[in-house]
Amino acid sequence: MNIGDVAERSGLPAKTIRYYEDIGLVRPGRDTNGYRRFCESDLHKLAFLGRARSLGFSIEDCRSLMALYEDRARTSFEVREIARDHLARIERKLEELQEMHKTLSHLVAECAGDDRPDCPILRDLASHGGACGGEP
Amino acid sequence: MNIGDVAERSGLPAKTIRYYEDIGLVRPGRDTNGYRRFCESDLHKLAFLGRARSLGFSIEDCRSLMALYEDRARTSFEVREIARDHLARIERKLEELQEMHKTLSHLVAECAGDDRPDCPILRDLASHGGACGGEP
DNA sequence: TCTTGACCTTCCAGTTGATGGAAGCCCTAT
DNA sequence: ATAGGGCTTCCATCAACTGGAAGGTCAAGA
Repeated sequence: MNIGDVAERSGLPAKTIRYYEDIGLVRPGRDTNGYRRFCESDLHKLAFLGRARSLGFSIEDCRSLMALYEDRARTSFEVREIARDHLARIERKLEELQEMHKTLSHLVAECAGDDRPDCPILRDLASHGGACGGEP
Repeated sequence: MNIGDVAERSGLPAKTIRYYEDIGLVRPGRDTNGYRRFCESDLHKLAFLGRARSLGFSIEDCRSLMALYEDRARTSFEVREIARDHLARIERKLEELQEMHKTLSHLVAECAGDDRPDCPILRDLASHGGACGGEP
């Protein structure tokens, strides 16, 4: 398979696949003309990577997960630790976004959104942390 | 005020303040020795930026919001549109993260996390044909 | 006066995970 | 022979900083 076929079958853009080779996540062979030649197991690896990335795992996590996947002596403990850490990061991010959402949705709801200059959103931005009250 | 004072009073790292000057968000004066000299209104701007960034607005949004803040002829409509767009982005991101969280927390719960190699997490990663997150 | 140490300056590089584009081979079909 | 795709490499760019090196400035203390 050439890179175009693998791109289509894995759902990853060719650019991304080249990048993954660059950083050592896959090692396709080469044809005499210099083209990358992928085998089924490369395709499988790329699908694995795509799935892991779609779950938000970092590239470094993906590297570790692939290594564990290919290591028959792995323990499910090791895998779960990576997933747990990632889950914790997701939870922190969720809380952060939920907090932003709460504040912003209140502000948007309070704002008239008309042709007048008065705006609770700008008031909020201007009033946090320090010097208030000059211009507009 | 020197940059250290402004950093302390605005809560932004000095590095970040220099960066904001670099990209034209603030324009502090200079002392004869080359040091940046900040006035109260610079500090106020930086606090505004810090607050906007903490609500997740992009730098370009911040630039627009600052411009509106300083424009007496602005309309609250313009401000609200920026905030609404940002809110929509936050909502999309939240949904995405919630989906990841759901999948991952199931997988983590199913995984024994012991010294055996069998692992539902790796099975999931390996079993999805395409790259994009979808159904099991 | 000299020195120490904190503070300031600029510039360069790296982070994450790709993505866009240019210049130029390779292959097949007409 | 030429046109068109597809493939190659390399370089630049995105966000929003952050770290560090090399060096100038300033106030205080011995």
